[in-house]
Amino acid sequence: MPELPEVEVVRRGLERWVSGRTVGGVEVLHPRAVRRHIGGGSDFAAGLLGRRIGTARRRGKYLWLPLEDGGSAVLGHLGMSGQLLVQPEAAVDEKHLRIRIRFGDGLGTELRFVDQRTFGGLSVHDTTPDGLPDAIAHIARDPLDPAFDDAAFHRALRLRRTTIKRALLDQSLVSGVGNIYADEALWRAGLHYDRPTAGLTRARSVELLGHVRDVMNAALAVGGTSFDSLYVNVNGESGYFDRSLDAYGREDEPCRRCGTAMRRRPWMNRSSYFCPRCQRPPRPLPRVAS
DNA sequence: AGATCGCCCTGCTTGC
DNA sequence: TGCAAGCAGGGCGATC
Repeated sequence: MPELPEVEVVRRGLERWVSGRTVGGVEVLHPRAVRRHIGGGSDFAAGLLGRRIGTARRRGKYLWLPLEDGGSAVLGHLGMSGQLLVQPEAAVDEKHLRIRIRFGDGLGTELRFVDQRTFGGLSVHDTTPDGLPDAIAHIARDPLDPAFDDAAFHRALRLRRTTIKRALLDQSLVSGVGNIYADEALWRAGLHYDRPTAGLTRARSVELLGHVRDVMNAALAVGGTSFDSLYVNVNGESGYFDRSLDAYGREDEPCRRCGTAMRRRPWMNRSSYFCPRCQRPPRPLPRVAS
């Protein structure tokens, strides 16, 4: 379940092991892995062959490899279970290997996109003048981006007629926050997921952003979150952050702040974990009409 | 255009 | 034991 910190760990791995290398061959083993690429697998491969890869970049949960001398980039999203692995060429193929990228150097390693559930994928896109793939021009900056505008985020929250967790997961308002870190940040802020955004004070919005940043930085410091074997970083090394989670996945366990049993509620075909005492619902349950 | 919701996908877990 | 349902969930496109 890679979110921003995990994707950043992968970006750093790509920067170290892949940037500066020239593509020598591309193999697309599953069409769904390139479904966002207009033109399909063969066009994807043709667009990469012979190109030198620049410095890996990231915004929110998207990462991309600029292709030098051409105004385009390989855009990647890990989805639910995607991994980008740098493996020895001789290593046995992973069960869910979807794309293989070989290099024309003698380093003996290749880049592999492995993805069990196929929510993720790679695609080549033109880049805007500031180097952003055009396909993600609608994605907002993420909270760790130095240019993220806290005041603008607060104004946007006040204008929306929605609730706070929906807003946190809306990648056009702020990117990189998924279900796990949304619940973590809301727990830290003492905010219920159903709180309307329109009623938030500026101080509350900025405080919440601070908690989002704190929980992301804490995850980054230990190399990302890992809940099962699905998520490993670019070199196959698992991250560890699950022991530090205060809300997500802690149904019936005591709140680490007040001891009250944590609760799980079905929410948007997902789950929301919260403390019923620290995170009070925004309004009382509607009375039954008499 | 803002808000909502269904769908995509595989494997593990749970229940009968 | 076997099968079905439930669950995980980001992003996109359809709809109102």
